[in-house]
Amino acid sequence: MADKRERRDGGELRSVWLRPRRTSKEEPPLSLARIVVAVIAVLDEEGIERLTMRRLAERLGVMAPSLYWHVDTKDDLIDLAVDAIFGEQSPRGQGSLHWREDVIAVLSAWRATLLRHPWAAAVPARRRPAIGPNFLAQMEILQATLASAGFTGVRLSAATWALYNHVMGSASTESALQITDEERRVGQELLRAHRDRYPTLAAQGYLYDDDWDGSFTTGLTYLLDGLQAQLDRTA
Amino acid sequence: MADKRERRDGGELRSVWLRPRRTSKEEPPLSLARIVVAVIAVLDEEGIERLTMRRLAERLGVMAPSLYWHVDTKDDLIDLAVDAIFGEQSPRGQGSLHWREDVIAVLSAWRATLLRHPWAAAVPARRRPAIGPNFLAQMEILQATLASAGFTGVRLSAATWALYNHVMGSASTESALQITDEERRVGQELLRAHRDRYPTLAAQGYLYDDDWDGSFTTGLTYLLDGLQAQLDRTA
DNA sequence: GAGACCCCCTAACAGCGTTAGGGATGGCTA
DNA sequence: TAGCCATCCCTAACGCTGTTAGGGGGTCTC
Repeated sequence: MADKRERRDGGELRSVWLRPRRTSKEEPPLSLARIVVAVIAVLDEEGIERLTMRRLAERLGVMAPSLYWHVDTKDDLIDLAVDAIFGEQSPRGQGSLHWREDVIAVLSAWRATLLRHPWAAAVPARRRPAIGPNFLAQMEILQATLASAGFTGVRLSAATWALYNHVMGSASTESALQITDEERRVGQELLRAHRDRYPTLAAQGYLYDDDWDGSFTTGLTYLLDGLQAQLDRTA
Repeated sequence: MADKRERRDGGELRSVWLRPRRTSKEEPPLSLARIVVAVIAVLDEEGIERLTMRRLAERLGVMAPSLYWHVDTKDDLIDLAVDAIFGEQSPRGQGSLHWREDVIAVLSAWRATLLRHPWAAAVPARRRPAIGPNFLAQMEILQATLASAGFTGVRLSAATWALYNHVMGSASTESALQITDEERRVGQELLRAHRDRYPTLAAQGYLYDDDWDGSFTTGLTYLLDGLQAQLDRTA
């Protein structure tokens, strides 16, 4: 009883005996794998700007600085999380008859993953190159499919990046532009109010789509048609 | 002289008379326009993660909270900056004979702007819809060009977003993946070391391009070919 | 039994965005 | 001319952030 000390946080009294002991809580110890799972959970449930070391630590039944034993920096956590979700889809390669269907299959799985974790699409655009093994594996599948279709050299590179930008871009655009019906209404009114300045946008009636899947698929068709044309040209 | 008071910052002595008077420094007063210029300067020179209210205020010869008289939040500053740079290019519309050249002209100017301000491309992917007047004006030009080419309805929408994602995506990819020769060398070694897992990437020799302009142009060609095919189909 | 290593802890730092509220200035009104 | 009100910048401080310093208990090795 004489051991009680005053702590500055809230001025409440806490004794050593009342301090929560981790061992008594049956929490398993930390590990990189457990941490990454928790990071993804926080990102999925609360969004990227709510991911903090302390919140993450709390979810793991641990104090924030403990995380730094397993990880150098918070950015590492996000890199790990991004790579982890790219590992969710099974890395199957070319199975179909035509390269076109293979590309569609690969990118659709890719897109589904990105929409399942809406925070993910915007990350690679902001950071140094993603070189996690799962991400590289996906790139390998995509590029291998294109290579087997006949692309080589700079044309292979351009085709890869064009498709990459299409999936990542459309997913991040879609995630960022999730707006309520009310916001959409306000936006349309804004456009109509300035219909002299934005006649086409106002006539189209909306700028922010509501059929993102359709836009993705149609856009992908354009891209694939263009790629096919390239193949026909060189063949 | 008796007026000297001790301040807590550094414990140094500062008197009212020595306090810097803004009027004596000939600094013009704040204005939204001056602030936005300063924001862009900080972003260009120091990058987005170095943009802080205090640093920005210092550049303006002002204390940080003063900014909140002109602006509600830091995000507003970034929104304003993004829209401002989209106003740099003159909003000229269709001038050429063929829609294809018009699209190329619009997107090239767009791309040049984004590369001049490498922080900008990644921003719209992260936030709520950009509805600044300059941004909308660019979208209007792009969509009007496509509409005049014959696109309507969902196909117009898909075409717009596909081109949008291509410019934004390639610019942000390029900006994020600016790596040194050393890093590129390390990356290539990493790929070669795991060439069993990534045979195509390893054979290609590099994942992160060094000819971004070429990739952009070639990718755009693919897209435009696909769009042309769509027009031919419906015509 | 000693020592080394692993792994989590407490405490604290500097920096962040933002708010509360004070006070000087300048133009408008009585 | 006196008072008032809006404008616009200031000081002070809040709670939160990522991160570091350093302590100490547990376990495994010799």
